[in-house]
Amino acid sequence: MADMACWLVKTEPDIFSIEDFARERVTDWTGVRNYQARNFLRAMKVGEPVLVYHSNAEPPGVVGVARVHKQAVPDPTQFDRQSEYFDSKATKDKPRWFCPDLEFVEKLKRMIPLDELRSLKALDGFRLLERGSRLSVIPVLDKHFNTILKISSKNSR
DNA sequence: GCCAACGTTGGC
DNA sequence: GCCAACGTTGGC
Repeated sequence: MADMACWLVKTEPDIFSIEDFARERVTDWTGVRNYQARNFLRAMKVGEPVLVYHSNAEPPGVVGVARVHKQAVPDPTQFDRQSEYFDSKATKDKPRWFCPDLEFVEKLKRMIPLDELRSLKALDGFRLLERGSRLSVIPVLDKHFNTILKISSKNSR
């Protein structure tokens, strides 16, 4: 299909791990509160593949694959006073934050830790690896996506 | 727990 | 619109 994009989303395993994701199968990716990341969430189209990354983990790294299940809609947590993601400046008419539904696809046979990602020449230019990269949602080039899938199917580095 | 690298907020 | 102060992310 033309102009299919690939993505990577970060999640903290203490909060929502790939195992949690595998149990839930489909989850709305709520709580992203960064405008650039939000714009990426809104650009996600149904069917596009998504790498799942564990941040704040030991070790951090890519752990699985998901797929966009539903186009982004206004993130309900921005309207929920009880939620830590409540945003008093957001209104139903003018929502600020959006979340797509993501569907679990698979857990990688072998998680690819960050230090290994950094060691791969084939991942030159991968945004995740750039200095100071903090975005929790980033686009991934096809070739980078495929490189990661390929090495994860091997037993070791 | 530290801190670099960002992003956001708000006074002016 | 500038920018200092503050908050957050996330690797280490």
